Amino acid sequence: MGAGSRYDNEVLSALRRGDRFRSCQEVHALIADARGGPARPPSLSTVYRTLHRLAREGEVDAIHSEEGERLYRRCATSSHHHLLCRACGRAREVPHAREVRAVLARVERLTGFAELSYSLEFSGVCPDCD
Amino acid sequence: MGAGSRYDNEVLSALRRGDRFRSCQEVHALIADARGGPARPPSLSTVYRTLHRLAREGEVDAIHSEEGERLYRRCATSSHHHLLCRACGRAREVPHAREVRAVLARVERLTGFAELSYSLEFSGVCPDCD
DNA sequence: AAGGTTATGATAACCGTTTTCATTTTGACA
DNA sequence: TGTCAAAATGAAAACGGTTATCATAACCTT
Ligand SMILES: [Mn+2]
Ligand SMILES: [Mn+2]
Ligand SMILES: [Zn+2]
Ligand SMILES: [Zn+2]
Repeated sequence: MGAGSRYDNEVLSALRRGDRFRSCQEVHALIADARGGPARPPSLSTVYRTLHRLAREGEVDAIHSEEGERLYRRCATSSHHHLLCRACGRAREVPHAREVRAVLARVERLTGFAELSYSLEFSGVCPDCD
Repeated sequence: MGAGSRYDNEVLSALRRGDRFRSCQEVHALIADARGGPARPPSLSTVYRTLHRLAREGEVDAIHSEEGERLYRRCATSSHHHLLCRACGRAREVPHAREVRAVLARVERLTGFAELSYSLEFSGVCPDCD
């Protein structure tokens, strides 16, 4: 199966450093940093390709920043929402909100739309930044 | 007051043509189309500037498409969510979901985050496309 | 080791958006 | 109504993130 990249592990472990969504270029820089020695890091192209594939495969979550940049994060497999600190950027996962089920049913009934899906994201100021 | 542009009306009326979020370039083309004659349409720069300002002033809603493009729409003033048809792109407003209040309170209690805000968007297949 | 397949790196192309700046338009006021 | 400063506009360049291209390198499989 897997048409995996030789850098999957380094990309994923860069994403695990710190609780935040990271851009492709940040991931690239993190990998370069993690290599103290003369070892050559993957090219930016490869990091773009790897993140793109990992997102398609569902290994990482992807969102768009307010500025349109694409950000990635390694997340739990269970259904969850994201909560981002507007001050420091830290991200938390919060458990799926059951209430959404009723809202979806109502929207479906009200509008006649089918195959409804949704996206629910939170932001706030984390305890450290407050 | 307003540091308004001379094209505000044309931009807003372009946004009112059809129930969909539109990109800046689409708005620009719509304005050009709406002028049959030899009248010169505003430049793309001006449309970008005008939409940017209208969004800041709250006159129009802005979202990011899945591809990162910025899309604008003239919306009702009351609190609402968006429901987009994945097939034809049509957008509807659905009334604010009261259940969100309880979810926010729970997330706040659970995480210690303050000043919570959220975004809740829906998509589906509209009756015409179904 | 040979040959075909896939991944990689360097670079250019892409594309939506913002910046720049010279020019035009506007509006306040004499 | 003429004057002039302030604001808006258009054209073009710059920007920044992302994708496409393509020659080279690494990787199998036999
Ligand atoms: Mn997630
Ligand atoms: Mn709206
Ligand atoms: Zn914080
Ligand atoms: Zn539809």
